[in-house]
Amino acid sequence: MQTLISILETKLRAALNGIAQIEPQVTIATDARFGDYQTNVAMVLAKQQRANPRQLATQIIERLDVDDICENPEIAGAGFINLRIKNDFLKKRVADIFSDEMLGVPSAGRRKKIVLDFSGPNIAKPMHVGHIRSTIIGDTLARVARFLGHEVVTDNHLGDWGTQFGKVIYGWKNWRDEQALATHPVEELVRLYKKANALAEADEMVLRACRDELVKLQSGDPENVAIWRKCVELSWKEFEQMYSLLDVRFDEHLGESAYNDRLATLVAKLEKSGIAEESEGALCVFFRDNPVLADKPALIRKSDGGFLYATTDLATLEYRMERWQPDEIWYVVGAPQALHFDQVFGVAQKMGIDAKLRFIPFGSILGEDRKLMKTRSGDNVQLRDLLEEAQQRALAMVEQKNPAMPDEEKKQIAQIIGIGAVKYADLSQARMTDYVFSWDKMLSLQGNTAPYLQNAYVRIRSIFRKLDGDWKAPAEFVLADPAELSLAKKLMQFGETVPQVLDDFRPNILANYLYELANTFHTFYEACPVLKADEPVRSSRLALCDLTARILGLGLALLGIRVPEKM
RNA sequence: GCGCCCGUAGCUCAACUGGAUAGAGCGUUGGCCUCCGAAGCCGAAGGUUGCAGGUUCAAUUCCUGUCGGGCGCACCA
Repeated sequence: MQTLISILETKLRAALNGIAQIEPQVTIATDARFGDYQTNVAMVLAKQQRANPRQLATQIIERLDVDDICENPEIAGAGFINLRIKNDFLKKRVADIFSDEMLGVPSAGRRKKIVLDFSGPNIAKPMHVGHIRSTIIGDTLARVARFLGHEVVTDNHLGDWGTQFGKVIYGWKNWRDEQALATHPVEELVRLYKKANALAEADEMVLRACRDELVKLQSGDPENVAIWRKCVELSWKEFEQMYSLLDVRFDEHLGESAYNDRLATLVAKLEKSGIAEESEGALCVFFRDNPVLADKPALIRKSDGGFLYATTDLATLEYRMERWQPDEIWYVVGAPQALHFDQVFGVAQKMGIDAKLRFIPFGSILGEDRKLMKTRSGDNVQLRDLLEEAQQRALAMVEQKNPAMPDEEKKQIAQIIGIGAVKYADLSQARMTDYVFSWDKMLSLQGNTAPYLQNAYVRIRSIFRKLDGDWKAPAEFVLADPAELSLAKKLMQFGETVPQVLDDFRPNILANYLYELANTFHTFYEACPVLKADEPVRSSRLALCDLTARILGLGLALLGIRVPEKM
């Protein structure tokens, strides 16, 4: 289904045909006084042609054929063209959206194949706050892209290969507790690592032993490889619990180790083709034509022959191109990695990789003290603990409101609210800004929060529970009350909002829209009785309620957030 | 030293990528439940968008400088 904005833009394009070559842009009006939609194309054009904008606007309006959609377009201010939607058109439009599977969201014009790299926790280490944003934002982008019709491969690039495994294996061989490994594998692996690390700092012999274990692992010693495999398997199993709780799924989870046997050949190829050159004993790729990166070469082989972070990422990239031939690859990784990705993408360009590579950075999560969020003891806050607390706090809310509800139902609802609150707090924030983590804020029923949106949904569902028997969608919507009108207009904007999320990877656009929708609905709900209204208003209002609930549900689903029927 | 990101109401955040009188929530404050969930709604107060220039019909948005904060910058990932 085409959005109204794109319909209007098409009409404008036709009106401009012969006047000028310009791509007209229509936006939702900033203020109801200026109508519903507006375009500043006359002003942009005036700039180009050094002409009078209001005169141009007049000229455009004369040729603009929107009689079936809008009242007479008005020229205002410096040369804005304001469009007011006709009531009849709005009724028809809402009816169309009501019966549209995608609720007014247009499918992507060109379907792309996208590899989406996000989450990327480290094996043998717990997932912590640092993984939240990547996981949640990445998952949302995958959901939105798929919904729009793109083909998405989600790939969890696990940190499963590194020097820490020397110590983990040493600890495994000496002190592992099988029972702990069965119940809390990652915790046990961390214990083994920490113990080995502490001992190695004090005892040269232990340090050497750990290094030996690492060398053996790297050279393919069967016993150590088997232990490492077990570590990966156990950690992944525990990660999967987290992902299941978060409702996040991956098509692939190829860790760094998956590319080990490609590193040497890749590096040899880069060296042979002259892309890489030796410098100070290491093999590097220089970017001499790029002023910013001129003194920041990408290192792909250490002077001792070992490979690096960038090497693995390049091998991964090469593999992804071979296996999936994607149009684009998206990396949802924290902002501090910007330089690294500049370098990797720079090398990729030299290698002739033609997929569009997008680095999607995000800001940090801060504690109440405005510093990186940590526990009191200075450790990273573990994801498991954080999600547990979210559910506990949500459970207390549910309990307070619905003391008589069965415990099992309370728990289910608390999970939906708690997890939803954590996700929404993240997604409703502009991607790049650091944000302060606050339980009270994210679980509040007031303001731009998941519980507020979920509550709007629940209130609507409550109406339908009260309804005896069936109801039928009206032949025609009745849009008379100002609250009905503004709700209908807001519902219409869903289809315009969802695709924007991918314009610059901004889930918060969708979050903000849903908040406005819930708000608009509440206003409608206060002003317009539904069940007590007479026909045909009653069916029309029921349909507005139903459509609102479906859009809230779908919108939240695109954010990876579920909705309860009661709360 | 260089680079990237960020400075918006007392606090936490928006602002549809250059548009009209910069918007929400919390907090402060005044109203609204014999009525579908008041976990809600309506209103008031609160701003030199860090600062100084520049570009233009129009700047929170772009450019330059500057101050403040965060994070990166050759063999960790």
